[in-house]
Amino acid sequence: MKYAFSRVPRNFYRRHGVLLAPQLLSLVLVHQTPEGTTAGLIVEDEAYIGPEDRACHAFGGKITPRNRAMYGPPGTAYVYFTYGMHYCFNIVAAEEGVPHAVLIRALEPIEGIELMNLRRNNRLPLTTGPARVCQAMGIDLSHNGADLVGGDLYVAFPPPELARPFKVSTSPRIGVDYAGDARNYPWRFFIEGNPYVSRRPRSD
DNA sequence: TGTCCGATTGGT
DNA sequence: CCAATCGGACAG
Repeated sequence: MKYAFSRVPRNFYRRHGVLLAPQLLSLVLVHQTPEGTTAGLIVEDEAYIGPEDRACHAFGGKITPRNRAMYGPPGTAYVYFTYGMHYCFNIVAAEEGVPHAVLIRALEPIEGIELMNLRRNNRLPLTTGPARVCQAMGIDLSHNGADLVGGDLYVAFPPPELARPFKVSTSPRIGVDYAGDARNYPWRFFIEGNPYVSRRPRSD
């Protein structure tokens, strides 16, 4: 399927990360590469708020070589490498200099599914989980600091033929049990009932 | 320079 | 439940 995507403008990202995260749901992440275009609806994400959030790489306003991109202008990509083998992709929110970001955790594929399967080596699930999203979409460290408002990797409004009603649910974020009180903040957002949303219960 | 560990995933 | 796998953060 070939869609006419219209790119989200910079001002869309210029707000508090916890407000931006739910607003990104049902929008489209697009990546155009020489191998082809891949795209998917954002169905799950998480907000990370540097100054006040123990789970955030920029907690307390900390700046390191790795997290520097979080301090960039709204609409910047923050990509980091973790566990010695995985990439995670974030969208920088808020004003430049304020380290807010939204981690993209799951997509519903809508274009380039064959290419995604190729990149994923036909493993399933295809685009559920932040590292799987990066692999399927061809996102790696070369995209760290990239401008989503002017490059091959960007967010677009959903094409009209894909518009559907949806409900937003929240939960604590995944994999941040080390973060003290922040582990309980309800800053994970997802489209209720969408089959591409990850399920990972926390016993507690 | 040395140690510790992770915003995960995939296989047991 | 646990191993894989290694760059980054931080202490010394």
